[in-house]
Amino acid sequence: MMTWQAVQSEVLTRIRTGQWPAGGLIPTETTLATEFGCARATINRALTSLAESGLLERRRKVGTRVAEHPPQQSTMTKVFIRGEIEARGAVYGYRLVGRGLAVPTEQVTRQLILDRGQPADEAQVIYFADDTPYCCELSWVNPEAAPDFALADLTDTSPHEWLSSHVALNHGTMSISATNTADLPEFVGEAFGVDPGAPVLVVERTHWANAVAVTVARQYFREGYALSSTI
Amino acid sequence: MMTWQAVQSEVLTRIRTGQWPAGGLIPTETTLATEFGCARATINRALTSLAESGLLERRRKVGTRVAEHPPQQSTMTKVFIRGEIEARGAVYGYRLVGRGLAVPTEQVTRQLILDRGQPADEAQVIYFADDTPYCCELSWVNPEAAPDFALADLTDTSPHEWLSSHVALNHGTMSISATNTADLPEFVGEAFGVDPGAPVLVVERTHWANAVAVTVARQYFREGYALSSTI
DNA sequence: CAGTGGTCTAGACCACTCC
DNA sequence: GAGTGGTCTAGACCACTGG
Repeated sequence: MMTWQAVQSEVLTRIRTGQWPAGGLIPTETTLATEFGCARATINRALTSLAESGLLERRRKVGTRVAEHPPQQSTMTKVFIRGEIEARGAVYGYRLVGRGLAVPTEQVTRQLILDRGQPADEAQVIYFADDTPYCCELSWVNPEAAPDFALADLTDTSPHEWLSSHVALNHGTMSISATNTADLPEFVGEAFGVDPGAPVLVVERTHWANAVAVTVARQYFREGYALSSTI
Repeated sequence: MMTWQAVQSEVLTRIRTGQWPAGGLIPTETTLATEFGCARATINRALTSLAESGLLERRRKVGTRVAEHPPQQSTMTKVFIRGEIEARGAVYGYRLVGRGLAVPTEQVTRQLILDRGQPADEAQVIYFADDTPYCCELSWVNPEAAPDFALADLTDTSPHEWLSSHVALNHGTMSISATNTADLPEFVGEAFGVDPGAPVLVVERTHWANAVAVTVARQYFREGYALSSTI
């Protein structure tokens, strides 16, 4: 009997060897089912899975094509900072260094879709690995999207942890850039120590709950830190 | 009739509303099939797909559990630099500024799994957006994995473009960090102009063809550049 | 209209793992 | 041993789309 994984593996081989060239049509499900001596559903299971990963393109009536340019996609399994620190074998530490209601920058106002001049909840926290500042985070929360946030106890729970258990954040964007110590919020510079030329990695995340922008968080990592992912 | 997408949607609703709490077991496939009035295979299709995305954890004999910490995963659809530049409406430019055979750094030697002191093909290129240097790239290629690379015409084709059409690169890793102008290879500093404190974003990619490490490429982006992705 | 993939079904057997 | 998910099958009908 042919399992769908075996079918998939054989298909991959034919693509790699060039027997089924990129851009070309491959045989129909029915044909392959006959050839491999299995049910069409089994072929379908194998091909659907490859199509989901982008290696094949399938269209009714047309057939299944080997993708010309399979998507170059990298996935970053970004766990919580806490997990990241503990995965390094370090002791996780966390401190809330400031919070309040403030009018955010114009950029954040746009990102949270607030009215001009409308205040948002702000929190400044530091994550430690073995008592050394590992990451500084400045986050803003849309008060209309999460009215209880202002009352949240953040002394032991990070803003993101609180939010993810109180609001169904279901999508978002992330942006990674480099800056240097001179351009940081004050509490970040203090935590990392004064060295005005040192490069800092900035990860900015915006999280949404359906059609509502809930939070923008900027995380700062000192020189030497690297975000990694697989391709 | 209940489609598997409808089942999936209903399952998601029950998770979001807390009817099926995180960490808890949900009913068995057979039970759900009866409740929803459809075949078990349909339930299986819906749940398998959710399990693949990490929202459910399934184990034989035990059952299906709502994941306590669904993976926070972001995907970066990293197209070729060329597409990235053109997507901004700029004119793509490319220049090969150097190449040769050289013994790489110890780190790269390890990444390409070379012997100590074994030379690798090296190429230095610059990508331009409207005649402004947009990205500098330093790449090394394992000469055993791609022996023809040394003969490749790179005057119009970037190393990565050449490789991806001559070698079946099928997985890899990526690492993003920040550095400053002081720590760059010489040609990068020249291209970006002298400003020793300016932060630079470094993206390092390693690409493999099956079990063979083929290439390591470091891309440098000047201050202001941001990599973005969706969560 | 006809050919292709997309999906549902009912039933069957297997694979794993807890008790 | 028994309960759960994992998979295969044969058949059916539907949905989309090119000629």
